[in-house]
Amino acid sequence: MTADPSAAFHDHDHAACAATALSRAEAICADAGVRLTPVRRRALEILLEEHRALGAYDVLEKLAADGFGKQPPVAYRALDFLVEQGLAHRIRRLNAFTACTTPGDAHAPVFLICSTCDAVAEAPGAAVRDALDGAAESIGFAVTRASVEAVGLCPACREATS
Amino acid sequence: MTADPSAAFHDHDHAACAATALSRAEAICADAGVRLTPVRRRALEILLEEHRALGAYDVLEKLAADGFGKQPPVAYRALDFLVEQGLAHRIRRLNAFTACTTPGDAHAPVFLICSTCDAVAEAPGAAVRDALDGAAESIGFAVTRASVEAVGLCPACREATS
DNA sequence: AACGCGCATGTAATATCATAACGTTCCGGG
DNA sequence: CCCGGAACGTTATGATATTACATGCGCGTT
Repeated sequence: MTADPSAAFHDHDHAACAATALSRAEAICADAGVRLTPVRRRALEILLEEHRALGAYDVLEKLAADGFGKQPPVAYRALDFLVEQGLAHRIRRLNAFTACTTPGDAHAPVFLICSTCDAVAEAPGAAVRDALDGAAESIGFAVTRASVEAVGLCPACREATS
Repeated sequence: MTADPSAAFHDHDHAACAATALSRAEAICADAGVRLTPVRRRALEILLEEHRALGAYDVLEKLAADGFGKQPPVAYRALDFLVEQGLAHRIRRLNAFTACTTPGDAHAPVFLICSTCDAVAEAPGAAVRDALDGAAESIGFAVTRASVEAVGLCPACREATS
């Protein structure tokens, strides 16, 4: 289920974790009537290899190594598609992308970025989103999209430092 | 006082608003024992001209027009200084910078970005920050820095659209 | 006064991230 | 079969950001 938002920071059965996300992605695309083509699928697999955010050019390099095109738009298009379908997220702070760990769930993701090991996790953001909506509403602002990105220390690195 | 966080979205006495921020900035720098040099001061003035976020190259252009250097580091250094001193903020979503409206106050800013008129306001973010800390702490993550950026419609544009 | 030091500034060059514009291919519906 | 749209590929360019190095200036020490 990959229900544990902190899995990114633990040892876990990552192969299973990635496989689950991938099959969920297939279902979601089928459902939405959009095509998870080979480049797109491969881009998602690449992002799923690690719980880190990868730059578009990192992804591009791997795609090119697999025989796909080697020009930036190849990567950006695949990544944009994934983001549109909610299968990946863009982490602006890092100019990078990461696979969504709970695709399909309606979610207002909060990203936790470890400054030491670069792992990225999605924390449940409902409470944060509520607080944000409240703050915005109090001055008459209507939020359509929000991004919350926090940099800090993950449990493992925290322990290692202490 | 510039105490109203939504001033950015209203008509207000902007000259006074900017002047206040500038004199606060002077006090803060004196206090911190750092120098608000001419480029830095001018960069801040430029950001204060509008409640919008400006790209580094926009600022650079204006600085150059005023006789300062014309290479990117000139702008980036001034802007980095302002951000370090809490006199300005970086809006990653826009790859841009905006003057802080309440410099000196300890604050966890939440940025509200109007998608129609591009105004940027800082909402009080204490509640959001608490929610974020709670979410992070529940999985053992220690937040050191966070950015919350929301895109949506400001009160004026909301009215205009309806 | 002369020196040495740190900081601020300036420049050139380059790295990194992202998009525009256009042609070709593939595939399903009419 | 043929058309039309979506996906993919390429070239070229634009936008954002940093590295590295040289110069000048203030200031405390000698």
